[in-house]
Amino acid sequence: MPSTIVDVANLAGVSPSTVSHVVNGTRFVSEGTKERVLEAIEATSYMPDALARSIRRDRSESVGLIVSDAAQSIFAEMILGVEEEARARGLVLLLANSGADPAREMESVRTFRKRRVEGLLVAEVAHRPNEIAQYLKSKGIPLVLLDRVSEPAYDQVGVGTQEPMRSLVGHVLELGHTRIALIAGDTSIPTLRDRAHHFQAAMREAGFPPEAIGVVDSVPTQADAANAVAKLMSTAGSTRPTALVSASLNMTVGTLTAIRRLGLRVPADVSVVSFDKLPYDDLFETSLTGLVQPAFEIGRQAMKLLVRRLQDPNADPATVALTPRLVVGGSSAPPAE
Amino acid sequence: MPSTIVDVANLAGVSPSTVSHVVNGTRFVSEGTKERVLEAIEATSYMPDALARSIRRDRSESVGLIVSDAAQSIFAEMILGVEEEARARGLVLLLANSGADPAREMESVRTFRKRRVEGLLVAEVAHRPNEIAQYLKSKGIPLVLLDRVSEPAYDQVGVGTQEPMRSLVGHVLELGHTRIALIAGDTSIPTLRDRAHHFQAAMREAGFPPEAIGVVDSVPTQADAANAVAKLMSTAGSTRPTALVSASLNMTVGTLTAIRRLGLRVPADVSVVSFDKLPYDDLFETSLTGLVQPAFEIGRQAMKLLVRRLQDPNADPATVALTPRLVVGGSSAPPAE
DNA sequence: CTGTTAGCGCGTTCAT
DNA sequence: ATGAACGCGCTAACAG
Repeated sequence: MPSTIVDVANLAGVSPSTVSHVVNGTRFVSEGTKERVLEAIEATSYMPDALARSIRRDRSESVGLIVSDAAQSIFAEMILGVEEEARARGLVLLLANSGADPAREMESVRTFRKRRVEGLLVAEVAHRPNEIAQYLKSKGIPLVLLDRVSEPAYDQVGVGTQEPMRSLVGHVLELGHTRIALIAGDTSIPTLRDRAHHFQAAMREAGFPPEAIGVVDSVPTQADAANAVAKLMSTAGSTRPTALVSASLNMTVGTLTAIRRLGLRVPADVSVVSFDKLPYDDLFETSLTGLVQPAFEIGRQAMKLLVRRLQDPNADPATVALTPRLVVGGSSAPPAE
Repeated sequence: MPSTIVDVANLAGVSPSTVSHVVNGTRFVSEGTKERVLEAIEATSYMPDALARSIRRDRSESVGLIVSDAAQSIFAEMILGVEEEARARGLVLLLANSGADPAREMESVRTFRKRRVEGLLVAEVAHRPNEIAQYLKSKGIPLVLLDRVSEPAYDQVGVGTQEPMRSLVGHVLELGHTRIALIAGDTSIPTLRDRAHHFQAAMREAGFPPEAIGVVDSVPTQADAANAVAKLMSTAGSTRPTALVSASLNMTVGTLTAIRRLGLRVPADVSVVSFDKLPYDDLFETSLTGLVQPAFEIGRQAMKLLVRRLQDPNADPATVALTPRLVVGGSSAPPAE
């Protein structure tokens, strides 16, 4: 039912190729015929079929984005950044949510490939990119990692770790805390391993002996983190931390949940600072001290990186490390004692 | 570089049509040749080109989703619901963010049409659907509205208004409040008009005379709401509300912002209840009393509605009104006096 | 300055 | 039980 380029050509009394050239401005067409063509386009409300065009030009003008959890605010903002930049480049965005399931992720990769996406952006917390990366490389489809800075062999965009973690720890130290623990999550995940590493480094720089640096590892979920924090905060007074540093949004949620359940107060009983701020936390009396991720910008930059690679497939892999911003809220204060 | 159906056919020593039939199971192929074809597919790592297939079958197996702000948690969850259901149906999801800009929205509609999406889902706060709806109807492309129940002529999914608002107001009344104001937002928006309407109805039912029912209208943005609330709460003691009902997430943000700035305390100085809960608010000491939207389910149901319409284009328009859940938090308490 | 022709990769009659 | 041939809608040589 939609009108085709032939309909327009017939109506205008010209050949399809002329219509094509008018539409795409790809060769000179005399004013007279051009006008007749444009009228015919108007009359038939013709619109080029992007699929047919893609197949003919061998350019789909689409990119795929795979995230592990589109509902998490940080990913949601990244999606926004990707979308905006994609739109600006005239690229259509295909979205898939993997739920952090490698099988679903791979399935989406294949689906996207079938649709001939020109490139892929992947924001996946869990595993290393090798599996899909090799597949894509073998097919010649560019890949950009989001929320990552730990894989120098790939194009990737994320936030730096060292400086931000140093400023976060520095803030806690300046308040006078000496018993500080990191709720690290699962350090088999590269991003979290990095954060734990630089937490320890920052603590050592401040003169803490290694054995005095508390790191709660192997707590992949919010519930695990909550349990661990509950245990940690139930210990006797002299070993109980006075400040908790949480390494990710999930860890922050788990940490705060445990603290609420224990009936402890922030920051009176314990200070909490976070590598990832919660959305809207500053509306509450005890707003969070933590780092605000430039998530939108991560998305934008990643899309830019992808465009760059599409234009120059042989460019060296680039890592863009953005800087999160430390916001001091009410959740951190000097220790009580 | 990707291998085509012809490559496979040559390698297997059969015709392209046989390969096609093997791939699609669309007619009988003898065991022997079928096996050879499958081997050839494996060997050449052949994958059907979804674009070529779409153009040939006249079915793109894709749908478009347009939201006004993908970063807002409620929309983010809807996206998730849509994606999950789309994936389950083998449909690919094209996403666009309109930023509540009708021009951008229309542009996305056209882009999606060019890509031959089979249907469109639109979650747009601002205006009525007529403009794009007529366009799509004329093109025979199904449309489903998300986060709406106010347009019975369309397929739409959202939350009901009457019962939820009644329970919200009921909760405030039970606490003993008598000076209650609704922060309505912009009631030229159908959804918000509905909410204001049922707020007033619930108040009247409770015996309040119309002139005693406070509704703050014409405050489209968070900042507007904050200003209005600031003004409202600065009035003398006997007219100042003891409870605020906010009609949307934006209004809640504005309301809480103003309250913080004024140095007032929730719920000691004023109770706040919200039609939309904030994400993660229950991690804080003063968690919010309000309605939790089943946003994921809205997305899923909307996608199901779209599939239904694709199968039966002449079905009557359906409205699915889901029920939000009232969660009582610490932001509401009996009035102080 | 414009038209004719030949595919892009695939699904699908129509034959045999 | 399989193949040959055509066309989906479009762009890009290659004429002229």
